[in-house]
Amino acid sequence: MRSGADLTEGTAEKLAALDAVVAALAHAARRQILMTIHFRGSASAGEIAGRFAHKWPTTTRHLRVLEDAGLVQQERKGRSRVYSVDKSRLALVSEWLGWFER
Amino acid sequence: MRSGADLTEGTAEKLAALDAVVAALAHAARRQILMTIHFRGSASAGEIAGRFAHKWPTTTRHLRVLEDAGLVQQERKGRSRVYSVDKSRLALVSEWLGWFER
DNA sequence: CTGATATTTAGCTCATTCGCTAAATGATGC
DNA sequence: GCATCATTTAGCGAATGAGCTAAATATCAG
Repeated sequence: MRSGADLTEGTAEKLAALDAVVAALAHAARRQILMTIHFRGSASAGEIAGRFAHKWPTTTRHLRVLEDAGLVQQERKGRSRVYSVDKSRLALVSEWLGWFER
Repeated sequence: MRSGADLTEGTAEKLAALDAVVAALAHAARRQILMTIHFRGSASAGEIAGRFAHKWPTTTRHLRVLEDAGLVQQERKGRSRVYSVDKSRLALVSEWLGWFER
C-alpha cells in the first residue's frame, strides 16, 4: 500500500471495475434486464429480448455491456445462450456507498 | 397499489430519482467530487474545483448534475457557494441493490 | 460607483451511446 | 449439405455528454 494514499482511492483495477459496473447500471434498460435475469434465476437471450420494447440487437448489446462489467455470465446451451447474474460485482457498489455511511 | 405490479417497479418518481442518481454516479469525477465534499463535511465550489484536473466550468457542471440528482445541496455564503452531501438519495441505490441480496 | 473575487451560464467541438436494419455466425434437424 | 432457429456483429444516424474558452452574474471592499 502506497503511503499517503487517498482514502477515496482503491486499487486501479477495482476503480476500473467499479466504473464499469456503475456505468452499466446507469441505463434503466440494463437495470431491468439485470432484475429480470435475477428473478428468473437465469434466462436465455431470447427470453430477455422478448420482454423488452427494444429490438433484439439492442438488447444483445445491453447484455454485452453487462457482461463486460462482470454483472452477468453467459453459457451456451445448444443454440441458445443462457445468462445469469453475478452478484459479486454489485458488492463494489455497496462498498463504495459504504464510505458515506453514518 | 396496482394489482399485478412488477416487483422490480417502484413509483414513477422513485424510478426517475434512482435514474438521476445512478446517472450522476456514473461519472468518476462526480463520484470523486461527492467523496471530497463528504470527507470535508462541506466545501466551496472553488475548493472543489481546485482539487480536480478539469477546468472550473467543467466541475461546476458536474456539481449541477449532482445537485439535480439531489445528491448535494448548495448554500450561498457571501460570494462563495458551499456544497454539502445529501446522503438520503444514496439510499435509493442501496434499496435497489437490496433486490439482489442473498 | 468601481474594481476585484467567486462562480455560473453560453456556446462550441469531439467522442460516446443508443436505437435501428441488414447481414453474419453457429447449432440443430432432416 | 440445406434449411431453420437463436443470437450476435456491422454499420448508420440521431441524441447525449464531456471537455474547453469566453462572457455573464453576483457579492464584497473601498
